[in-house]
Parts: sequence; structure tokens; C-alpha cells
Amino acid sequence: MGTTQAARGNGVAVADAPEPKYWHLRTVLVRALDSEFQAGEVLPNERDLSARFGVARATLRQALDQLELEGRLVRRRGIGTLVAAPRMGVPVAETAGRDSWRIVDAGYAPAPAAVATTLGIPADEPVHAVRRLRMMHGQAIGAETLYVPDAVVPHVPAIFAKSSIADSSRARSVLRQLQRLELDGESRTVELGVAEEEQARMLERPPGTPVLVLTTRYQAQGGTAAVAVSTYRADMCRLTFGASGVVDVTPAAPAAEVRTAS
Amino acid sequence: MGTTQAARGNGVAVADAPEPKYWHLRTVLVRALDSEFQAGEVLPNERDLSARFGVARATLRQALDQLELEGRLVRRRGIGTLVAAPRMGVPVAETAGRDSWRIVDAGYAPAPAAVATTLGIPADEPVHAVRRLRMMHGQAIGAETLYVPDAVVPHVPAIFAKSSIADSSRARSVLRQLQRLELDGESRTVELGVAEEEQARMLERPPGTPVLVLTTRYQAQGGTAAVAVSTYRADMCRLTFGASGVVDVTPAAPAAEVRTAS
DNA sequence: GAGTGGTCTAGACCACACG
DNA sequence: GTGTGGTCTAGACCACTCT
Repeated sequence: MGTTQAARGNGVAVADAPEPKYWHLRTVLVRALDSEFQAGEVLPNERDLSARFGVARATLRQALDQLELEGRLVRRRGIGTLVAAPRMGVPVAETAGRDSWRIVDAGYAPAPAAVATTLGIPADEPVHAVRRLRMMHGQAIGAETLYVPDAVVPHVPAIFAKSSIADSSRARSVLRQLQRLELDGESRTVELGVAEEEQARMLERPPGTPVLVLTTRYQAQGGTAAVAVSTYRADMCRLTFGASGVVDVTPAAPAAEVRTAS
Repeated sequence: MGTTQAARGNGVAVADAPEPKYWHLRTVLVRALDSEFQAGEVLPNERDLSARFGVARATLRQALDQLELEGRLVRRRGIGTLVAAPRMGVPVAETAGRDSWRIVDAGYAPAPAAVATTLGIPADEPVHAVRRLRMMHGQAIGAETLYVPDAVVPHVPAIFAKSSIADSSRARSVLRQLQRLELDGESRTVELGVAEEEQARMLERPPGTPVLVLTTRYQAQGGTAAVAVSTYRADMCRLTFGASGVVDVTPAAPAAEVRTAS
């Protein structure tokens, strides 16, 4: 047994706690990031780092994966691994600033089963689906699809209503009418997810990117008038709630360029 | 080039979209989970699965990693890979049910730098740190540390105040006084993190487990009276906000046992 | 002891960005 | 072309759980 422990020896291993190498590596790197690096700096490449720490590249990558999940690093294929800027505070206000959204388009098709259930409509009933991007500091940090049943926005022009073609005119029409609605309130949920193909494309990230999934139920007249499913880049965003008046929370970003190009 | 694509051939690869094998695998598995499996069922072991799909075990594991991050699978060393139950809705109410918390202990030491800044106190000033567990369905799904400056709870008995020994009597004393405070409101943030050693231990999970980090600032008299940092298991929790009255959101859990033992 | 997931290795090749 | 991160492989051994 003692032999086993020694043989495995990860350089710091003690018989007491067989800490995985990659986790120990992460700890070392965290300390280095905190003390010796500035946001935007480029780390040595993975092959050099793994050699320096005396581990296989795959093991080093496991540590980097953790740090990327925590938003401490940004890896760019063909470029290198950079130190990330602190996460942005993203307000999820009751009436979230509408100028921070960029409309993409809107379609008219059945919603996902879970959404249809929440809306209290048949699973095969088509609804308006407005897609838009949450912009911050000039870049897309979140993608949202807003599902609105026909009955809630009865005045969408028939030109749009009958067509399933996605366009932004329909989006504006739906949003306009939704804003006029008297809402009783909103309830929200947050959970962890991964970006599927469509969202990944909108966020300009590879599929599988971890995202914070924010689901908003807009209540009106005792029921749910609309549902919004927003996916925010988990590496870049810190969602902020109910900060009445407190809007910022975001450092003025001296090294904003780190996140500028995705 | 065409040769390259064919040689790489992942079984479904088309020249158009060089989709990674592990991502394609995930898609296949998601479909299988949706249609052929019940929560709590055990999947074939990794060696069998990788052979069946004709990939290396590491590649299969990459797909399973994704599914675990999404909360679709639970992997237990020595046991196998199980289909997870749907995530629990965890209310983050203004006055979150106090009986869903289990007090662990409380200490008296300087808070992390970021917390001290928020509280507007010197980084080296000791504060009360109450640690407790969020329980649901009989299991710990979140761990919280509540930081309260001395000035906010002046009536903590001197027996506790002078000692840095962690115990639950101090915790109760601090919580009691905090409840009597008149709060102007609370602001919250949610972001993705990974469980460090201490939290991991409290949650009975390995270090590096992804967690939703919920930071609550309790406002009083124009300032921040206290700060709570809660880490919830990202694989099991869906945080719910402002669901006035709507408390549940959690299925009655016919296969609750899936999550019973961590 | 047998079976499972977790860690680690060494090496190969691919996709992408840049000069 | 060169250098970077991303994917994939085949194999080994460890830690854990159950019988």
C-alpha cells in the first residue's frame, strides 16, 4: 500500500490525501493567476506547460478545463490560452433595458414540449418565437427565445401570422404588443446547461459550451402569458437580480479586448 | 482532403460539418435517454458502451461528461452510470424557509477579500461566518457561508465573540439577531463555479464539482449588512426566483432514490 | 475477487490563426 | 509553413462498492 502511494507520487502527494494531479495543478495555476498574471496575458502553450509540470498534456488540459469553467481562462484555437477578465454582471431586471437586446428574427412554430405545458397550450400549437441576442460591451453574451401564444398578441399582421418564415418584422410586431400587456409579475429559474447547435451558433461558440439557462415566466391574468428561455455564456456572465438601482457591477474593463473577439 | 474526411470517418461524418465524435455521441445518448430510459436505471458500463459505439473509452467519457453537466446522468464510482431524476426546483425566496437549512457551525475570522469589500470593512477585520447546509428531500444540495460583521450583531455573547472556535451556538446567536434586523432588501447574483475542498466536503462531492454560486447581499440602512455565499450542486438544482406562492416545481420523485445516496 | 468509474500516459492527427 | 488548441486512441493502473 505504501508502495502504491509512493509509486503514484504526483510530486506533492502524501499518503494521507491522494489528491488528483489535475486538481493540484489547478490549485497551483490559480495561485499563479492571482499573483503573476494580468487579464489578457497569454500563458505558455499546453505542451510547454505539461512538460514544465511533468504531466501528460491531457492531465494539464483537465486542469485548464476547470479554470475555463470558472471563467479564469479563455482558450482560443490557433492562438493560445489567455487570462480572462472578471465576469460581467448582467442585470436581469424586471424591465431589462431593451436597448441591450439585438433582435435576430421571429418564427411561428410549435414550442418545445416543456414550454407548451407552461403556457397551457397543446404541444402542437404554433406560437410566435422571437429570437434575440443579449449584447454587452459590443458582444453577444446571451441568446434568448421568447415564446408567445397567438392569443396573447392577436394583432400581429396576417402577413406574418400565416407564414412560418423567420424575419425581424414579425419580431418587432410581437415585442411591441407584448410590451403593452399588463403583467402581474415574472418568475424566473436559473440552471446550468450546455449550448446546443443553434444557441452555440448565435453565441459564436462551439456546441457544448456551458451556459446559464434563465427561464422567465411572464404572468398575466392568472396565467402565463409568455415564456422566455435565455442562455448566457457561463464563462463570461454573472447574472444579477433585484439590484434596484445598482446597475453596473462591471469593472470598466481596461483589458476588455480579452473578451472582445470570441 | 476528401480522403482525410473519410479516414477520420466518425460513422456519420459528412464532409460538410466535421462534428466531433463526442458531441455526436452525446446527441445519440440524449435521444436514448429521452425515449428508452427511466430515471434511476443503470446504463451499460463505459467499456461496453465505448465498444458498442466504436470509440475509445476516453471519447465516450467526454460525451458522458457533457450529460452529467446537464444533470442527465449520475456517475457513481464502483457502481455505474445512472439516469438522473429531473433537477429540483430550489426556491430562493426573500424569506427562504428557514427549516430547509441545517446549521453546521460558525466561526469568527477575516472574510475573503471580495466579501470584506462588499461589506465595507477592512480585509483583515474578523467577521462572524455561519455555515449551513441547504437540505431538500433529506439530502444536502447546497452549502452556504453567511458573513456578518460584528457591528451588525452586537449582542453575540462575549463567550463566543472572543473565541475563534467554530460551533453551532454562535451560529444560532448570530442568526437570531440577524432575523431581528430590518432589511431594506436583498440583491443577488448567480454564476457558475466549482466546489473547492471545503464546500466539496460539505456537499459530499469530489472537488471540482460544478456549482451554482449564489451571492446574496442583505441591505440595511443604506449599506450591506451581511453577505451570504451559497453554492448549490449544479447537477441537481434549478434555482427559482420570485415565484410568489409557487413553491414546488419539483416532481413528486417516484425515483427519488436516484439522488438519495450521493 | 470482480466489476465499476476515475485518473494518467504517450502519441497521433486535425482545425484554425497568423506571418 | 509554423504554432496553437481540439480531438481521438489504446492501454495501464487506481479507488471504490458489492458479493
